[in-house]
Amino acid sequence: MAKQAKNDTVEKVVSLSKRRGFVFQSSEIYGGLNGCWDYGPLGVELLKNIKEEWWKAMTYREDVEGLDASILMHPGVWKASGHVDNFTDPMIDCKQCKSRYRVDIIGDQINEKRKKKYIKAFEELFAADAEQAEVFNSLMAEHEELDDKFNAVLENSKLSPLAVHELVCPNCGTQGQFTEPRSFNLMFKTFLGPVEQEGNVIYLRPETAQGIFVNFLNVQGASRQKLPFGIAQIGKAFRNEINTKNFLFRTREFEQMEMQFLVKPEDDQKWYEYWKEERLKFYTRLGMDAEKLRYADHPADKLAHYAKAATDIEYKFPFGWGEMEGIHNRTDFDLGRHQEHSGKSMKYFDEESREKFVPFIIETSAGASRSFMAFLIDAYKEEEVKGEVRTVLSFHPKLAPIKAAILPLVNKDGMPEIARKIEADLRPFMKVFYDSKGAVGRRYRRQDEAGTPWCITVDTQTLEDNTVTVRDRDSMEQIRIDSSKLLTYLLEKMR
RNA sequence: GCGGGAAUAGCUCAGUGGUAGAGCGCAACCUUGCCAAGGUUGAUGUCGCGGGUUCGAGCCCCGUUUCCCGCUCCA
Repeated sequence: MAKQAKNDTVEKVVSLSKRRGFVFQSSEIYGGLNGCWDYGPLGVELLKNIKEEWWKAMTYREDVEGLDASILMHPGVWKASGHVDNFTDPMIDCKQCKSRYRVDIIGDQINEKRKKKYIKAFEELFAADAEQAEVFNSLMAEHEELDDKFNAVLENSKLSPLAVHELVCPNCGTQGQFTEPRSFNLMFKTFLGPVEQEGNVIYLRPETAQGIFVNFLNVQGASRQKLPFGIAQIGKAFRNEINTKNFLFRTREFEQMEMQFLVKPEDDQKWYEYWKEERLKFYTRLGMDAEKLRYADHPADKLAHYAKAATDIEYKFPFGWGEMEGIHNRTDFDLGRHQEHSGKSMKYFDEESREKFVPFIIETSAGASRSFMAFLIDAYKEEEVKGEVRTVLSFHPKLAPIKAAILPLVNKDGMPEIARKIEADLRPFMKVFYDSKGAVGRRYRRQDEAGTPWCITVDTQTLEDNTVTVRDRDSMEQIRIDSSKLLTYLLEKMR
């Protein structure tokens, strides 16, 4: 078991992350905090670079504006969005075999014949109590399909606790051993102001999107944008997940990079396709292995209540395919809900058609923390060099935490002074690192592990003709270049 | 949330009830002549945390926290 874990890429990356200062466990000296992580010196640079590239890819366009909304929002926002009522997982556990099911999904695992039996059993069960019988009968009248009838009972808070005791566990076959359904609202709660009472409850946002929706008309008015246009935002979001998992993949605090693109209803499909393609390119353009990327379209019958079409961009993590970004056609659902709940018009006036309507929204919602992990794992390489293992992080130069290391070949003969001068010349333009300790080969390897794309070495020939060598991280090959042309050369390579 | 495993120096790990260890890394100085390989010296430990058993616990027992794996889950 220990050996297996040792060979696991995640394990190695976690270890490297700590050793080199990418990611530390939160509150480590107090024993850590479940699923919370801190970004160290190199990590924060990588994360910042990812966010910066995303920000440029979005807001440098003429049809996308930026926004940074507050994490705390009016509780009405979360009523309108459906998070207060729906952002929960009602679940039941089989006491016998410890299997856990989501109440609204367990139906999928029970066949039709059995469901009919259950409906009959429910009827007898609830007949004993007048109030329950009434609820039950109205649910039966309300729904046509067997599946709907069955699910309606399980999702009804009055009936469900009794009904689950009739169920047989699909895993172990034991009947009546289910716990009562328990709901978990995944939003973190806190209180606004000093008084901790029900009326002062507010939530940490579980997604950044709502900040964009409620500001749609503010942004449109201020920027004088016309449809179609987008609003981009990067920020932290919080979900009180039941369990965290896989390093940075599932955490309770995470960072999103979201862009909501507002379109005319009739153009929705066109823009959905456009952004689907565009967003995948973002990752390959920054060097991510195309073979480890794929779309996972949501089947039509599994779409969330707000979406008309949805796909995930998935990365092949060592533990399997995992979502990095979601692209959704959210229709006019969100703006419509806010219009309804706030009583304020969310309509856009189209000059051409002289019509007022609620725009449709194509959402691109990327996880900054998840992308960070994907870029880190994707860059991680171990190579055999002369019987030894060379560990390299092959980041795209735009993402690399340190762009160049400046190394005097030996720490004497005036080489350090020249190297320091080069360092000072480059520093205003990029993050560089000076190192003169120990053998130069070791210093190269150290930079490989940090993902630094170029090592600039001052050697004997520099003393004569002012040229330096530039070593490429991936090929380990060196070219010689006049030190006065170094800055131009590196800036060109970084574009 | 359930089941399994793990936790000792920055990292990888040894240490089976009696003095806290190794390799690598790190720091300083010396040495250097292009891919982690020289020398000298040095610093770094609440042995995850809390309790218990014991004359004595890193080691045994109970609890707990965190991480990893597998389930489960991811409006």
